[in-house]
Amino acid sequence: MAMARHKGDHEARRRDVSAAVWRVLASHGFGGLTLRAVATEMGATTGLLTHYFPSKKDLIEHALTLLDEHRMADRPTEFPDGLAGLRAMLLEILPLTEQAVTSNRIWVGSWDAALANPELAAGHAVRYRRSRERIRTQVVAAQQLDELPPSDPDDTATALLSFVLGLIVQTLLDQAAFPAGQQIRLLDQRLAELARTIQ
Amino acid sequence: MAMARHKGDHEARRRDVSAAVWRVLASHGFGGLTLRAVATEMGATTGLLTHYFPSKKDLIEHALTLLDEHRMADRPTEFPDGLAGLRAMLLEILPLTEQAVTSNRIWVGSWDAALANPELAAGHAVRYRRSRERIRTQVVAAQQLDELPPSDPDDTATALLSFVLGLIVQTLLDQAAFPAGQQIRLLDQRLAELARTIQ
DNA sequence: ACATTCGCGTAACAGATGTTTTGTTAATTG
DNA sequence: CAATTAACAAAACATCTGTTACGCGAATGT
Repeated sequence: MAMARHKGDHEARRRDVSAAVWRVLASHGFGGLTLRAVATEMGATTGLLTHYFPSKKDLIEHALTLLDEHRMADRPTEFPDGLAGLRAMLLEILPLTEQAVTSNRIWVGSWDAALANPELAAGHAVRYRRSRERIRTQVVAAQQLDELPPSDPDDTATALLSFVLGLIVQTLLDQAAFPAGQQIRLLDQRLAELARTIQ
Repeated sequence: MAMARHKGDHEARRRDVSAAVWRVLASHGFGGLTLRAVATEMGATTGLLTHYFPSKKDLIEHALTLLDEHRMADRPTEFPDGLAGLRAMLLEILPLTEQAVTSNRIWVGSWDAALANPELAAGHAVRYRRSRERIRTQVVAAQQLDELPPSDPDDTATALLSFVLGLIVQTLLDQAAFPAGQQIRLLDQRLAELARTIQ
């Protein structure tokens, strides 16, 4: 059958493939990620995939790298200083939109593979260390503005990331119980509690 | 080669098999769980496995059910009322010991499969709902003892389970950064913050 | 107009995987 | 002590996996 030829540039096509990888990961998890599944997901064959990616590992790596960049690009680089900025930053992480649900579902799913592969685990360790660092910066700023009482910002950042990650997990496993409004309410309560704590 | 026959009862053997499943899950994750891997892990063949379990799904289900029971059996059924009991309950969940690391690693790894299978997800939803309920009971008790200020116990329980789950994830992915002492310190800080919050 | 390269479907391939079948040995039963 | 059955190993099986080889039409350059 004569297929329509996409003269478009190489890189755009690789992005299409990666998008298909995301959709398969989101619906079938890492356990269900096969070349055939990705191919049928985008209405193509494995021949196309191997034309753009030499191996499955390359395919996954590129898709995850792109997902990470995508996520970074979607959210503001700079948040306003202080508590409001901290709140905005944490809201960006939570699965509040369909998009965010999908991307979080992929990251949660990647933990199994990461825990079985030290190399992947190291990558995740770096990633979450960076998250903590970014949260820490906002905590310090809020403290300097007297919006938060003094505390060890490292511990506070770790505690906040823990809270957010745990809420993500509970939400994904029981989305009906944690609609967006509920998640936001819980986060606001958490931040209010932080602000009202006696030192 | 003439193998030693285990005349032992059927159920004990199924427990042996499940234990082998745990070890494979702990070291290779769900992605690396194959009948061959389980068989060699216990020095047997796939023939033994299929003799005790009709299919792989049955094998996994039984192993996870047993792991859940096992975990419940290991920890006290009753915790003392109040803040100390709440603390003890949450400490039981954290990956403080090698055993707890292993079991938590399996649970975190199961999330990928659960998110791809509504049936498994439903099981997890029930499980974590139960966890919240048990935490909630302790929160209420602590409030009645005036060890915690009044608050919506449902929200507080959810927030606490979120915190613990998120801390588990961060710990497993970067165990060097979160030794047992650090986890306990963070939890104690979290509980102290809860106790010191102005209503 | 012709040669070359690109894009991608087709299909073959070897290895792994879950399942089924078969055979063998040790316990159990009558 | 024969007969049956439980407890496995061994191997065959079909299916699925990632990878590779191949072919063909369309675009592109000359």
